[in-house]
Amino acid sequence: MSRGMAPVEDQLAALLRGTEFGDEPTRRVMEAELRERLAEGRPLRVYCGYDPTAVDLHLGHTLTMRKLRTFQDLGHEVTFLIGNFTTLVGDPSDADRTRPMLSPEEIEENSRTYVDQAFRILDRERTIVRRNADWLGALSFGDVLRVASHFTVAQFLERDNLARRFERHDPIHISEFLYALMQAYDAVAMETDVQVGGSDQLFNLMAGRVLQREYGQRPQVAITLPLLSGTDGNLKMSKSLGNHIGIDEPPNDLFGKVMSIPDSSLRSYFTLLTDLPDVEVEALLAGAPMEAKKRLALEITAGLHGSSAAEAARGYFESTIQRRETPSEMPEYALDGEAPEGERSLLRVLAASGLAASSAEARRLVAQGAVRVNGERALEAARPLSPGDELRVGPRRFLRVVAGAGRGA
RNA sequence: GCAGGGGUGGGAGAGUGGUUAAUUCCAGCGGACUGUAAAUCCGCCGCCGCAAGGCUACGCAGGUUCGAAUCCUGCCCCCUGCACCA
Repeated sequence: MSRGMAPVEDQLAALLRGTEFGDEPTRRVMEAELRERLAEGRPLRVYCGYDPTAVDLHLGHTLTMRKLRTFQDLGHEVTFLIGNFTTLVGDPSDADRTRPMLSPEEIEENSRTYVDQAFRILDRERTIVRRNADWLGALSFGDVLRVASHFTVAQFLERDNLARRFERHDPIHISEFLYALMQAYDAVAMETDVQVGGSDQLFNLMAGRVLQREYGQRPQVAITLPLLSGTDGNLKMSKSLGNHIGIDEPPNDLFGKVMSIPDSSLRSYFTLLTDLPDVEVEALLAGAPMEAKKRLALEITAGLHGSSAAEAARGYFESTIQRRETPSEMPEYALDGEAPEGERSLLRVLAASGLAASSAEARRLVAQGAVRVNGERALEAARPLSPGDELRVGPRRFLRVVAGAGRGA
């Protein structure tokens, strides 16, 4: 593990890529401190905490994981921290709403999903997985008081969203203050050198520094990353906003969704989600947006599914979406060719196969000219189908009717 | 416990007895244009039904009424403040 490490400045450049600190002074301080520690030539203890609240991870979640991976590749010691204790309490720090508290079972379930998905990016062999309930759960109330005594209410009210809510006389729970303390204590408990997090976590990371100093430790270096914008290009990626690209999406969908981001997001996607060198990124951005985006989609897809799957996804995109060709592979639906026509109607098949969510929707789709049978626009919902027919709904939903028993599987 | 506010379709949020399957916005879907970009335009957007039409729906259960998301009764849940908890 202790082979020679890369030159400090090289490491620094890689580690600071894509980072975003609240302000310039903070960035300078963090950069200087990070340089100092890298110069010590030892593996740094790095971690990032994840709240096992959501089950579906999206590309936005991968930013910090990718940063951890960079640390790993440079020979540092990475801990994937599961905030199973914090989640038990509910995290109020983001946005202005309070998240629900989850049951221990749900948290466990989510944690497993998280770790599984995280290993698409992190090196399983070199990742330490820990849970903060192990130490937070062991604190006595007295311990908590001692931790709390190092902070003042004013420090919290410096925060934008808390200040805003205070002004509006909206409720602010004491537990919201404690939440930051818990995160801060994580840093103390693990005696970390570096903590990685989203820029919305900056306050919590800084709280870790405060507390470490109080406990006689050297304050950790905080590395924060911007929030990734969603497919709409404006709002941050989030499942509830419906603008997310899931980590678990099949290659074709992943590739396609990346292709749908606005041009204005290209640069940030490149720097945050790929390892392409800056010069190459600049060259791509100077060229045709379409080509740059395809390269982006290829890189991202390859990162999660491997390069051959990514190439295949590009091929699918180019032929099926761009050239409007019929893909060779498509889901199949078994239909008894001998059944009465009413049983074999386009409408029935659309609804029964799941191409349309309901027959009402199937009717709408047909009426709107969204459905093609063997390449011809079909406007009659009642028309019977036969084995061999190929359906296309909208640009990207396909179905091949095959001979089969009864009403199809 | 007391007081006040609130529970409406994926989300936000209108609507306080009758053209309300329910204004509007967001999201979503489809079509046109295109580069699955942006911008723009048009249409759709509870379920069943080829259709006519039917069914279900505004926290739950009843009631008043020709007619209720809208009025009454009971219940459940959420939020906030106060009190209690010495």
